[in-house]
Amino acid sequence: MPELPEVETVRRQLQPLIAGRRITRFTVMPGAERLLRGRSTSEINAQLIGCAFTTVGRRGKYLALHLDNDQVVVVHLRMTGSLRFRTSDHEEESFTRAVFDLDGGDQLRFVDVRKFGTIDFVDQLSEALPELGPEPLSDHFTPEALWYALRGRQQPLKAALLDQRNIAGIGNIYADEALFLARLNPEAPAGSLRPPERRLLHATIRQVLEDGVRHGGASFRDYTDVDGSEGEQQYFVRVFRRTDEPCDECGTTIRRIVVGGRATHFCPKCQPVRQRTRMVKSTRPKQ
DNA sequence: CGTTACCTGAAA
DNA sequence: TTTCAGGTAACG
Repeated sequence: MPELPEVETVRRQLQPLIAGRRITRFTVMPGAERLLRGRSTSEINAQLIGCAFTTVGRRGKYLALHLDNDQVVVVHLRMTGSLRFRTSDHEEESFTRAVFDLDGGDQLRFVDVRKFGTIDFVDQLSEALPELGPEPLSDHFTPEALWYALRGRQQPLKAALLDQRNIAGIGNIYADEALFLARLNPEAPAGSLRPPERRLLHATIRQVLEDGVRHGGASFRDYTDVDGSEGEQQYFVRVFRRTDEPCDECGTTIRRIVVGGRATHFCPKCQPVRQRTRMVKSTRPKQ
């Protein structure tokens, strides 16, 4: 569920809440042992107890909770995960899967209906991360960097944006929104973009992600922030889950199709299938 | 490359 | 009852 803006919202909230707080215990609820990936609770507790959280970082959709012994707790929320910061006497949320008890009596809770989320305990952040493309809100993400990720690819644009190896952090909501604002058809081959289209898509990717962060993320279903509140970005989307509603720009009925196995929403008039979809380069240069 | 699996609940 | 879901990894 959570994409870059949702994860960034959690990061910003969590940092001041847990910085300096020591872990007194880590517990995994029955049925959620998968989270530990084969390690035992006692093994993890041996490493964690007495350590304090320092800073909270983010890479793509991954959260990195750094500890003062240089270990890192790496969290991925996948579809339905959320982190809650609560006092220990606060009623336990349904589907709580794991709990960090902190000194002073607060808790950091990992809540996840579908149990897809992951928590890794590593010495180096990189150990827990797969290959990831550039951070779209960083200075490294330029129109040239976008083109480097897309050039030579025959893959539909939508699928290319969702591939975390190309760009880190874009998910289903923001891919649809960025393509709508750039007036690009989600099925157009990624490698067919002309220079002006590349510049525009680069700008709209940044715009939708920044808007998402500014509105505290999008809560269509399960996403909530650290105290359980919803984001506001769902009120500002132009196409995502607006199937059969009129397009804001032209009134045409928004369509839903499946691209790369994911529901995809677009305006057929604003985002037409281009006639010239010839690839800019016929093959992807060997690295 | 597209499809399936991982889980579980909400909505159609 | 069936379909769908802010994600990814594994499959063919």
